[in-house]
Amino acid sequence: MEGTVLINDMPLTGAFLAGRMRERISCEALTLLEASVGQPRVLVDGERLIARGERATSSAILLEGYMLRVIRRDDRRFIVSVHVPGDFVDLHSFALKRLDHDVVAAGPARIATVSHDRLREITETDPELARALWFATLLDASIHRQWIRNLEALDAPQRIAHLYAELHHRLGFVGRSGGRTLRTPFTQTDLADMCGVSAIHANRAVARIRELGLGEIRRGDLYIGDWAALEAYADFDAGYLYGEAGPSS
Amino acid sequence: MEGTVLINDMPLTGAFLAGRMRERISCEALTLLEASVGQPRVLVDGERLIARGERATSSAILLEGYMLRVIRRDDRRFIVSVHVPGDFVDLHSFALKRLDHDVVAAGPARIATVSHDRLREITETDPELARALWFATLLDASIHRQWIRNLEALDAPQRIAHLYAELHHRLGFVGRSGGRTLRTPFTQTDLADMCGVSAIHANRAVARIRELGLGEIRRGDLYIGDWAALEAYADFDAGYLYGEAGPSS
DNA sequence: CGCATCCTTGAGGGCCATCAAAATGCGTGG
DNA sequence: CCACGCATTTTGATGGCCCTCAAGGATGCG
Repeated sequence: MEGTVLINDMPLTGAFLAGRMRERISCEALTLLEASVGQPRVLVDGERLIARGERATSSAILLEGYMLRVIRRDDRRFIVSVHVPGDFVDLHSFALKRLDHDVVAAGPARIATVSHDRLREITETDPELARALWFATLLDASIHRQWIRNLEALDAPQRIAHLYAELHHRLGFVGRSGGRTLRTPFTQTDLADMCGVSAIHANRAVARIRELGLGEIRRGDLYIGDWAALEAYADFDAGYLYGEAGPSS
Repeated sequence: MEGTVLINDMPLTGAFLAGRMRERISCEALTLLEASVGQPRVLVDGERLIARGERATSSAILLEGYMLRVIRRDDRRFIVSVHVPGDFVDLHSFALKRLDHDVVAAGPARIATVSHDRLREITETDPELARALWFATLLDASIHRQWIRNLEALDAPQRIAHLYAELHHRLGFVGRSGGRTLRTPFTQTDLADMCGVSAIHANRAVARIRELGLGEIRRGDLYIGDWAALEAYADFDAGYLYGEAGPSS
């Protein structure tokens, strides 16, 4: 897989847009980006990278683990987006300056940051890289649109199935799709807040997926035999992820 | 209102980001953008500006009317986004090249287009304008996130109330909020497809808003006395629209 | 081994889907 | 001005998904 080679070459940004438009970005641009990223650091489970309304001065790329975009309101939590390694988790804050939501780690997460000053330089000197960064944020928007559709069209078990199908593809892009097991640190409460249902109902939804023989979700980890069956059940269509190849498994 | 002056100066792009970050964009950049836009043209109700998967070569700014982003699947229609005058309706297609959804007119709409070649020139020569265009697409993403939250947190009448509250603010940014009446060409079926409910239930939701004395929706037009009451009912908080001032009324 | 967190199960009720059908505009043409 | 056709809006009835309240079981950690 070509993505893997690039990942080995560039330990920090090697997964950025892998499997998507990365292959069309020049080597110079990619090298420039890699050189712009600071030392990695680790966030613990639940640690907040940036809070709603806070003025951001740097953006982070996720190297390892999962991160969530969270809207809080009246003690309720709405998870509007999930991020996997290779994602520029808060690149939105570069153009927006302040965010409308929090960004937090789900499980331990390793990140590396780029200052906004540096990003400004990059985008002004390298239009190709600027468009790639823009593209990355629009991928997030496309995923948001799909979630809107999912909430309108799917019931709870289908939403959870769709979530895992999507993660499988996105992890596949960056060479991390693990065959018959998809490991996540998500509790059923996390799944509930992603899918817009109660934790109790998320539990029943997980049970339903098991009953249907589509897979087994235990402590966030999905054990599955037939990805195609899960995707069909979830009415999943990978087009909105803008990948150039299918998932690796 | 300062936006109005700029709108008079620039008939095509004068409303672009008005009330948001427009005031921080240099006059040169705004003039460049205005000069880059082609002749306006009118779309009829339901006319499709760009189809899912189609390779786009230009992007359009909405001058008059409403446009929708639509995901189609199995004869069902999901409206994932609504656009008002001043919005760059398919700027996403510049960075994405092909879109994951359709963009269609709701009622008659007047638009003006910019070729992607021209946009490429602009973004490469004017980093300030490039960031403004990027910002505009991230506003769409922020609105998507709010819709996700709305679908998860609000019932049908609240979703409809939230939709109109949002439109009121967004129209206010561009100097088009009309006081006690908000005119739209939306049928109850349109409202249903925006809110993820059946047309029948959208009808009952509209009736509920009337019963509660919050407003009267007739043929898409909202007649209202107390915007604050409607916003409170819809749990509306304008922060996600990134405005610099409140709505005009 | 005690405690906290997470997962599981049951019962009653509300929001919303679907099927079916009627009433209300609204533009067109007689 | 009226008749007609059509889209849109309205209303009723039945059922399913998911909510909340309540309580019991499993799992992991110090």
